[in-house]
Amino acid sequence: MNVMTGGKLKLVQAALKLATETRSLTSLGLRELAREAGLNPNTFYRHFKNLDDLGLQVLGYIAAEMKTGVRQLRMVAESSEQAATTTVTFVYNYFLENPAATTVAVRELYGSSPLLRRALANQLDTSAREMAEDLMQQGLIPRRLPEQTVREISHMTIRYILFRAMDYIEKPDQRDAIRAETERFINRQFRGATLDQLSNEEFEALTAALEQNG
Amino acid sequence: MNVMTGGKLKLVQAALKLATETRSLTSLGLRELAREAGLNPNTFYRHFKNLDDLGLQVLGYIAAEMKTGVRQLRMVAESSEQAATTTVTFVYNYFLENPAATTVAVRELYGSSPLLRRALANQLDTSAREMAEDLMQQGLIPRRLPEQTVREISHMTIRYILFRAMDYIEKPDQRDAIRAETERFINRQFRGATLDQLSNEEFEALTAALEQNG
DNA sequence: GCGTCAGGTATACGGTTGTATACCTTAATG
DNA sequence: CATTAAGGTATACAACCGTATACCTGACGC
Repeated sequence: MNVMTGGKLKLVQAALKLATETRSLTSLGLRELAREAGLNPNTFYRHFKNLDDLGLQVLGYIAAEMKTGVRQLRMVAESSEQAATTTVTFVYNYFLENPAATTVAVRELYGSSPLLRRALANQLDTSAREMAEDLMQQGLIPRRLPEQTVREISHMTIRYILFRAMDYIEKPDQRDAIRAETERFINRQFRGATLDQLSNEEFEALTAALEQNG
Repeated sequence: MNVMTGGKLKLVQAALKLATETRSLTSLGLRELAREAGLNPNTFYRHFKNLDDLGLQVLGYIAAEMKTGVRQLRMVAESSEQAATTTVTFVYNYFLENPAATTVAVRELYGSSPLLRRALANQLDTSAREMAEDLMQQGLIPRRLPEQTVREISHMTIRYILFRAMDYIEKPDQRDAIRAETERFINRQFRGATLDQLSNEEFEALTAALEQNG
């Protein structure tokens, strides 16, 4: 039912390509799309009501692509031991294999179309919730962290990785550094969160003790 | 010399307004700008070579605005005691008072113009460096954190706050929550970083001990 | 075998766009 | 006072845009 074929698929893929290479999704032209897809301009109206409609359907296409990617990702993560490193690697690899979708998501998350923004934010929230579930199920997280804290950190991390993925895609020579930096980010968030209840004095006492014990 | 007056200023402000309300900076039209500014379309060419040139000058205008804002910010921060909370508050207030510039910055940081992206990234790097200097000077940071770690966290934080500022601007009822969340973000990063050298075993031993001592 | 309908095409129209050229006003400069 | 330059305007043009209407083709159900 929602599998796209023929001209419609061509138009959506053309939109992804053009949105990545030249402009934002919301500023694409109908004739421009048809030209890229090798179709007559009016064919557009056979599949979409207007350009906003196209934007939403492109987002749906991206979401569907992402969902299969995330499912694969979860299976790999479950069969792994040191899941922090491998998870980060696989998430970035996933973005790397879907550069157009990633770019569009980044550009439209705070873009000018409220409709697209809302849809994308919901998508990210879902991903964050799933990520939090996975992390807790796998026991990757200090056990006594409140669920809400885990969700909050997952939410921040998803957004952080999404934006960082743009650099990851475009700067191959920095990929190792970006992965390492992201792991530090995650570890610091979760480790730091275990100290949430400590006052400044307690925390300073702790670090002083740590420094002594070496 | 670089103070803008008359028609040029009108055009730049029109660009900021339109980029915020309707579209991305790089997709604005020349006649659209002139209409908004109440000028003849061809007046544009008296001040700018083309639309890319306009984009760069708008960025310069934003950077100048930001610089005075940050200077005020630093003065306030120096005279304050609990600088973490007040700094976050003032940074968000600053973005709140410059919504157009903030929106443009967010949209173009990963937008389609490499020129604008590079300029914005440099601007953010400078801000991160200054933030790191300030934080270390004020002694707000666990003393033995390596300078590079402080810079890295500052870099992450600047970006995090910039994007979060979009929600801060648009959702007044969530502002308290966003500020609190940002403080947690910063505290967790810096506190977590003090534990960077600990192995997983050492860290778990630490948390177990903390749990006992209450 | 005939109607129906989805998908693709051709042509056309009014409006907008970026840009070129030429003209006008104002202020400063010699 | 004449010249020059900056800033703003008017008109014009070719290109492109979104959209409307009409036409063509093949596959399908009855």
